[in-house]
Amino acid sequence: MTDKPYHHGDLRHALLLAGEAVLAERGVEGFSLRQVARRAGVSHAAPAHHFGDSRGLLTALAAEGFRQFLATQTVREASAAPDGRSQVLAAGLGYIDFALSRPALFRLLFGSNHPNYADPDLQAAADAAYQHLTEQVAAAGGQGLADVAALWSAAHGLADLLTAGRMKAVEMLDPETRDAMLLAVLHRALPISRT
Amino acid sequence: MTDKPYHHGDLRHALLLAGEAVLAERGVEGFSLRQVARRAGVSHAAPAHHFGDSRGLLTALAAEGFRQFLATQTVREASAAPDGRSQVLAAGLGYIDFALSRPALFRLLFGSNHPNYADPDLQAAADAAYQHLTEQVAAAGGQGLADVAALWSAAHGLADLLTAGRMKAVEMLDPETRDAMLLAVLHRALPISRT
DNA sequence: TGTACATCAGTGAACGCGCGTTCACTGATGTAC
DNA sequence: TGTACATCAGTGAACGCGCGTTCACTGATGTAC
Repeated sequence: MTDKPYHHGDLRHALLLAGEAVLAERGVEGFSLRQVARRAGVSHAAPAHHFGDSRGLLTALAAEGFRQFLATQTVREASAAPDGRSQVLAAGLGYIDFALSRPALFRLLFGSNHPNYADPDLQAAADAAYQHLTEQVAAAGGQGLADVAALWSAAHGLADLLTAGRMKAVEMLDPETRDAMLLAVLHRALPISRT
Repeated sequence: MTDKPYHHGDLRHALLLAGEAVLAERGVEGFSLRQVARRAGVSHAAPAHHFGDSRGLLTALAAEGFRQFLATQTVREASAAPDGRSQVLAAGLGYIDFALSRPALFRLLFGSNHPNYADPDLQAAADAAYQHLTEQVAAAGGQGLADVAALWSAAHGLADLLTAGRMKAVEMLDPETRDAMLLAVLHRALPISRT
């Protein structure tokens, strides 16, 4: 409690945290720089020094978001069997984990055009996530676009419907049953016919 | 060209049309009653007589949207073979047709909490759409929640990723190849193992 | 070690804008008799 | 058939609000010598 020094020290980082909190509370729709500044305890003109405008902040949030999205998948993969099919299923569950634990960020990544996708950092982060997906599908025996699209849309469809609260019947299951259900759905989207 | 009578005649309907246009142009995020009124050529306070506030208008738009969503599916079904599996695949393609032809409305239906889902009319329209899906899956041999979830998330995942511009590789295909690709993905989500 | 100066990070007042909401109003339509 | 009146649909001015943006400023930090 050092009684507010004039310089914040790590305002950039603090603004990213505040930004995600505002995103979670008000959605992309209600997102404003002034809100973020207020939450970070800083004057409303301060963020401009770090991000320019609100698009700049959302772009940085999205880049960071894609990295964490990928990280969530690799966490799941680490505790799964090492064969390709188990790994890609784990990635799919990680995809859904991320969406459920940070729905607002998930929607920013996949449902918003506000971030500037011409930004190299964001582009790199997004590309890394997409590439991971295709590699995992290939490692599980996938051959072409259809195999990638099948796995991706299954995971994404579940993630989006669940975070939007549209799939009540699945949401209401107890955790284990629900995970089994998600796995069953992802399983059908695997490249090779199920055993 | 009757030189603007004082009373509009069918302002309610005109506002719904203007509302969807504004939705398409600015998204749910930039949606405002004043914009809609302007586009309908009417004073900004006029919509209140018909819809109360912007939530009311979005609710009416969503209800109408769900009915048209269902209609788009039945159109596809009408020109498909009558067996259950062909029918449910057609419904899936119709699901995607709707999303691609009216992306803003699609996002309002499945990605927004702005409409008031306690509204009986909206609730009925949404329920009808959900029920149609489950019936079609059952008619194709589906047995439980997993079969519904599989088909639904495949169709929804494709629709959402395509309208968000995230699945460039599929978007760039020529129409026939693309439709074949979509069918191949939906096919895996069918209840009974593929032939 | 000290001093001068440039640069950087954050402040706070001011501006113009579009928004939702309210309100007294007016023009048009329908109904009672 | 005509008249009076209630009701309805739409107008336009006014308000307060939060927003993004600009700008002169101030406090802190780093660097040259």
